[in-house]
Amino acid sequence: MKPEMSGRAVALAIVEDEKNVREGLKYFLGLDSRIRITGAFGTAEGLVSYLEGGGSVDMVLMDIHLPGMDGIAATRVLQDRWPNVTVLILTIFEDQDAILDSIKAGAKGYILKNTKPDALLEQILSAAYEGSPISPTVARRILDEIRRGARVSKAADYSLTLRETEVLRDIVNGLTYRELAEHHHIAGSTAKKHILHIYQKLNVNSKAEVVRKALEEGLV
Amino acid sequence: MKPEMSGRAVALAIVEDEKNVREGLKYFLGLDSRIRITGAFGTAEGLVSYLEGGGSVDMVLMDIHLPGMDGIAATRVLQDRWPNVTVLILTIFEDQDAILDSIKAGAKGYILKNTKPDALLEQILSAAYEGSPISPTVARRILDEIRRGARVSKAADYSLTLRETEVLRDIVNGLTYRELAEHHHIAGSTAKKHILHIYQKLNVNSKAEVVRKALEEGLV
DNA sequence: CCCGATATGCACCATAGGGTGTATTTTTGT
DNA sequence: ACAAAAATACACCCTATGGTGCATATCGGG
Repeated sequence: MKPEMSGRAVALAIVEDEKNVREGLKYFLGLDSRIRITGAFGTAEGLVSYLEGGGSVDMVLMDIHLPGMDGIAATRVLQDRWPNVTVLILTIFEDQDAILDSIKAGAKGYILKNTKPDALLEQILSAAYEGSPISPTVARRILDEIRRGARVSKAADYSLTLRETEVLRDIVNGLTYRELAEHHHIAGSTAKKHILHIYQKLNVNSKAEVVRKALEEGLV
Repeated sequence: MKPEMSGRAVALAIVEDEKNVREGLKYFLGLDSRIRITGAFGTAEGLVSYLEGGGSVDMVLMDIHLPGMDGIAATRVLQDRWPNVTVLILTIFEDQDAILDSIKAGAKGYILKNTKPDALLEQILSAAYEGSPISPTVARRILDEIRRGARVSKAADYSLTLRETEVLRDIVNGLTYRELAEHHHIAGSTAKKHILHIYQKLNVNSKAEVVRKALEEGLV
């Protein structure tokens, strides 16, 4: 991973409605010098007020089930208004939809509450340095999701060459022969050759058709 | 996680071309009583032969870069012929494509080689109990991928008229001016007019761009 | 009743695009 | 080292496309 850690501690806020859990986390995580707890809130609204009032945090440990605004909605709000804040979902629920919704809302990690305290600490720190902590059972669900989505895109192998693939991308981006030639520092006639080869391989005969095929079959 | 572990040890095979790494893993992982090393192979073909010969494994630690069949292709083969085998990719590469390809091929986990030995052990065991071990930096890439695919269809209202919408659909379907005119029983010049109007509204100036915009913004 | 939006149509022009053929240089895989 | 594949390039041809201007007819709402 990263060889060195940044000089200052990570400013961490906790949003968790159960007081015992909240205080427990605050106490335990605060023990580590690399983490500075800047707030522990019982509701997402509390955190938002804090931020609106000028408070600052690097990272938020967010529960999903909360009174008032739930953790996923809160994540969306945070990403929208304070995009530099890293949100980690910390919950006992490993419901597939909740996991995906969290991720789509912008959460950088999804940690289950049964994670051992010191592992939790590691995961929080890893999130601070560009990683995404994911509990193994959660990861399994995410991978299942990807695989499910992966089946949708049919194999679609037209064995395009490297150059042809690059040219294809440019066609999709709407470049003309000339622009394409300049982009690749080749003659317009060559660009054209590549395009015609692509047409043969994809069995089409116009840019419009190529763009459609490329987008629909995920060739780009 | 799971409260109890199954009675017998996990039968683990290692596929890794570098002898030192292979032997190191074999030695270290073999120390734990919950794991039984049933084979360490320098090539994927070696593992396949072993399985064809009646050998049995629960889990495979698979390198990606291998002489002969690479780890991803091998994963595909294993999933196809021995679907009960859990494949974990273990590699130094965190290339986005390789990660996604592995997952789509059926790998249950993607662990980076810089993972500390005891963490590796933990991840292997977690995979044995329905989890999916994913290194944090790898998880980040996967989440990015999900988010990218999660883009909601932005409203995108260009106030196209009825006719223009029909024409747009035909453009996406690759019709030429002439075909389009015939399809709607109008003059080619009229078809063209509609198209030019569409270009103005969508702020583009070629069919290729229109097709892309229409598909990406769900105008059709 | 008039205006604006929609739909229709034609003319003219310059350029981009599609199709075919040929040929040389590089890369790549035995 | 040799053959196949890929990438490069030019010529020629005709059509499709995009851009602009102008014009007519219809319809709905103010």
